[in-house]
Amino acid sequence: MNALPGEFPAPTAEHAHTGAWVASVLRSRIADGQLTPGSKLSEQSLSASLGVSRNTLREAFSSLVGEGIVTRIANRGVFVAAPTRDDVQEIYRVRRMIEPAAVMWGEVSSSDLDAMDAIIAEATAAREAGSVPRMASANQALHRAVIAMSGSESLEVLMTRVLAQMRLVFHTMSSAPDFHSHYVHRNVDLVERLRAGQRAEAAEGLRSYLDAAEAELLEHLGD
Amino acid sequence: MNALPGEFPAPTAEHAHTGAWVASVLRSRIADGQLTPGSKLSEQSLSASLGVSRNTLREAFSSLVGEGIVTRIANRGVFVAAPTRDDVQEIYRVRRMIEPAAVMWGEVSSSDLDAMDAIIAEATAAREAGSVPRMASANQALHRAVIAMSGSESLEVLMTRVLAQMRLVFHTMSSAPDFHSHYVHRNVDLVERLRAGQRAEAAEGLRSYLDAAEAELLEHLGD
DNA sequence: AGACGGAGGATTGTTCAACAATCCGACTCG
DNA sequence: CGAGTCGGATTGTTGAACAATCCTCCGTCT
Repeated sequence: MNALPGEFPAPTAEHAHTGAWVASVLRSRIADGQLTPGSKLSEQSLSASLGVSRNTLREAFSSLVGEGIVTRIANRGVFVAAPTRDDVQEIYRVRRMIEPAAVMWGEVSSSDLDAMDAIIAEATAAREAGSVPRMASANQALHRAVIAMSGSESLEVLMTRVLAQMRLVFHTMSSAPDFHSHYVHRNVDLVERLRAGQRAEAAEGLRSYLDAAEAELLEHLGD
Repeated sequence: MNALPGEFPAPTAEHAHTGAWVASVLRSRIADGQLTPGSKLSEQSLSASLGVSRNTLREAFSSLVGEGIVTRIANRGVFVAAPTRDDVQEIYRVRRMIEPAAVMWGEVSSSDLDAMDAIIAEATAAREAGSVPRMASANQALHRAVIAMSGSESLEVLMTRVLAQMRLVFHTMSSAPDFHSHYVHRNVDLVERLRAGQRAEAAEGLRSYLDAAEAELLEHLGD
């Protein structure tokens, strides 16, 4: 949308609701790391810089708190969420439930599988190009596609929320080491098994991947 | 308008955040049917009757919209959500994923199973007493307990959200026929299989129960 | 020197009053 | 009987104001 740094769509145009627009601006600023975990969102400076009133900004804050990407501390303000160890474990608890469930009981259409193949192609290309961000993005796209097989809008929303928190986790790590390259083949396996109709095996493989990824991630940010 | 004899904790006492308190008041009024699906939540009358400002009420509205139990129509106001046929199907899509997942891959502690037995005892007692509300409540408690086996806070929150929408569905039906009595035995089967460690069978049985319940519910509110 | 404590200022939480934009209902007119 | 229109009511948003709370800094005391 607004890849340009410093300029957002319009300061005072007509948007669905101003509050929702403010929330979306903050959401993308957090997603791409302009606002780093733990940093404070001052009501005064933000309302001034976005050109909205404090009340409207506050309404946007409510949404973001509900999405879990921002934390409110009473009488102290709101801060970009800085996921703890427990938060990471909770993220993987959720993923270990809903992703294998979608694999086991979702609708596996061949067009979905083709889309997944395309994502994997992008992932391998990204690996050979040595681009960590592209690999991370492709990985998120693949797991989002897995959830999409469930056919449930709500679960997609939940997954979006979870993946947003995952991005926060990566942003908390000073260095972003190569976390994804050695998992590409597991995604290949996953899609192969799905295409072969081996749902149970696919689900088990997915669960063991999530276990391994969680363990490595926890070790990496081991306090 | 304001002649309602409602007694809530305190109009102007110390609560975490006033907005959160307002949201909780509205939440319970909707849950127990004081506010019926489709009815409008006027900013003016509600802010007056609750003794909060319109801005604070608005903040509460934001939360409730995020929880899906209230719908906002631009320039028209917010209304108690009136779940459609599609919404019901979405509810069951979610449940058909996360409940069997918790059964398949959750932690089955014997204390959890004992708690489930107690819930089933309450359900059978309610059936013999002919109390539909008690049966409905026990049923919700049991399925909430199933999700609790996942160990995931987020999934419990999602389940709470889903069950709140289920209550809205029941409130939309003029007559609340006996929907639960003939499903009690399936809950008994579920717990028995769980206790026997037959997870796959338990999950399949749960899925077929959810299919049947959805079908019956859809037929009952067939427009 | 270091710990304690207390102004003072800054920030949040909440309210109020105001205004533009929009919607709804009733009324008029053809 | 239908269509256009006008006025009132409601929502969306703003700005200012105030109490309550927190943070910072500075002076004091041991």
